[in-house]
Amino acid sequence: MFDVAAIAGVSHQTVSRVVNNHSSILPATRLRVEEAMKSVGYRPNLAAQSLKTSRSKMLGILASDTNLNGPASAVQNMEKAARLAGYFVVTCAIDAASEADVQRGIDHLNRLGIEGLLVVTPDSKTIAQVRRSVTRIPVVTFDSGEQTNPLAVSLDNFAGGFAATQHLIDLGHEQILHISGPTSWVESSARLQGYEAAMLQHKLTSRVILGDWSMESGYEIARALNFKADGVTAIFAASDHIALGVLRACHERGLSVPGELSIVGFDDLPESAFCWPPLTTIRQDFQAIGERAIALMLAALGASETSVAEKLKPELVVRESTSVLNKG
Amino acid sequence: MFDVAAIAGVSHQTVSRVVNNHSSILPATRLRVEEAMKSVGYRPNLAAQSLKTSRSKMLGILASDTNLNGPASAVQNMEKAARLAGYFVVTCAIDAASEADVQRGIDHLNRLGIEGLLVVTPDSKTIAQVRRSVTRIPVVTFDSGEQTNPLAVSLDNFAGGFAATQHLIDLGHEQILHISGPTSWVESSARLQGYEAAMLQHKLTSRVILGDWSMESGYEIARALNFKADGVTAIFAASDHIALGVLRACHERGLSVPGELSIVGFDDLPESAFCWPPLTTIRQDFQAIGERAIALMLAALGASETSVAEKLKPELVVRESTSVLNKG
DNA sequence: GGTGGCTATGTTAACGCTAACATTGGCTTA
DNA sequence: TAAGCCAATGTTAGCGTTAACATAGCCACC
Repeated sequence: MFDVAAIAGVSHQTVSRVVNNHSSILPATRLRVEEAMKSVGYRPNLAAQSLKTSRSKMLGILASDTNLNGPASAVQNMEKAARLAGYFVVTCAIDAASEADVQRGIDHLNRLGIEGLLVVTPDSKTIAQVRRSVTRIPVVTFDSGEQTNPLAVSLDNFAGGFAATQHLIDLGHEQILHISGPTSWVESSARLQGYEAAMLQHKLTSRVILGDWSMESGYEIARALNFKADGVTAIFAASDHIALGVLRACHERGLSVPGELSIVGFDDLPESAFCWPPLTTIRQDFQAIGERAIALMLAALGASETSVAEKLKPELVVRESTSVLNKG
Repeated sequence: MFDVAAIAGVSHQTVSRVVNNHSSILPATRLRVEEAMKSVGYRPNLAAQSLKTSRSKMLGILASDTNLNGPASAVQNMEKAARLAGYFVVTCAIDAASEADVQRGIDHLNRLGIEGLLVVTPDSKTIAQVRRSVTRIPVVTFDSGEQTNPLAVSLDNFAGGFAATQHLIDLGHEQILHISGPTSWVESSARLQGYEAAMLQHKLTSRVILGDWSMESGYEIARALNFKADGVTAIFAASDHIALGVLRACHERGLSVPGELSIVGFDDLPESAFCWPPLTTIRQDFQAIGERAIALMLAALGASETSVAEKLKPELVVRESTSVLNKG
């Protein structure tokens, strides 16, 4: 920095002002300094800036299941949005099931001096734990239920569950089974509530089996079921993975989809469009989710306007795994 | 830090020594300082440490396609391994197809003062570009071809391609088509070479169609093909995604898999075990890959022993999409 | 034409930490 | 017992930056 100052014939402080876009710099001076910076390849030292300003320009992301498409896309889009705003993103993968692991993750990110924390996990217990133990800095989470915290990106999983169920009802189905995710996940209960609301509205009887998001669980549940005896003609699975498991069980048993059983998933995995038959599902816009999360964070950090926090509505994607009920 | 020193009745430098595990500290003193640290919740300031030592304890990851399972798993495992070694990881998603975007990513990470860079992309052009423009710090990449750089995690995609093809040959197939990935990807050409070597060894004629990794490309290619007229009885697809696309086309056309066509993929996506029929494929160990990458990096940073760099061998997973050739 | 106020820049001191050197005191050794 | 040494701790300075205050030069206005 002093080198740059010497070359441009100004003081180091003037260089600092140019770097920070101060207003009271003569355009000619600014130009001279910028050229000097270019000529020596000067880069401001972030550590020194952090030390002095005690603002690290870093955001932490505490994320579970980052190998799955949904969280991975959300994280990726967060990183891009954060970078655009001049922030760095440090990701920390956690096992949401382990309280100790979550705490280790928090400690790790705290050491860095992050200015804000984004929690990418749908496990409500983990969210509560993080909110309890991180109070010094803003924490942005995801919320699918009642919006209790202004720093939560609100995903309307209720609407998604409702739309999926409504779609099946519109096709004439009445015996609609829901295979849900684990109860501690907010997503899971919101989707379930959407399903129940739609069923109730049409005076149909809810039927729910508890799954765990995985393909294995969908597969095992579908194998154990006797659709014909039970009269079930359609399934709304809480995730595409569950739906794929169900689909495989149907193939094994020679049950025709959608002829004898209609299936709706949730997530719109890339693979869901290419399985057989292509899966009707509910799509979430992960780019919007990531950007919304960063917008909330920036607002909390005072770096931008507070954005309006409307719930993000997922979208029904109709493919070939659902069809009009075949009476008979 | 001075607070801690005052409480423990020592100088700040002694506190620093305790933090850095210096040898010449009396156990009693160490204990006193540690208690003082705990009592005020002291955390060393990383920015100050970086500034003083000019070592940031940060690693950068430049990654493309982070929403896909493979790269996402690799990145996740790298992060875990790095954390274990006391390093922080800053991820930066890039579009490997855009040279400018890659450069922006490099600049972004450079600003942070990262100590090392990991490049998670299979695009050989991008790898070359990064190696050209980042010389000040160690760069770890992935390499599937001839191992030209000691700082490359060596994945034996050749062996994978060979094993996949050999498996089909063992089942009696002779007309085996390979749908490859884009030519600029190292993975792609290594898998292709493995295929060709296996075919050659059995005096069979290679047949290759160029795909682009995606399900769409697999689908379109399979739709355009007339398997029966061509006599093709088996396909080795360069990725599970391509294989899934092919599978869908087969379903649409009523072509039985594996009865009329055997299919082998590559990657072992979680979904591949649950499509119909479950896909025979080649599995890569992403945890090992991530750990290996960090081990190489630590060695390059002088923080650990240089590890032996044997090629990581992928593994054939036989499922139901392949079967003995049905002569007739 | 001096006082006031502005604009553009310079000077100084810290941010929290660690390397290098300085100090202390107890112990050995001739 | 004095010289020497080592082990344990203290003191000082500076890493690269920015905030706060200081200064210099200019214009306007009564």
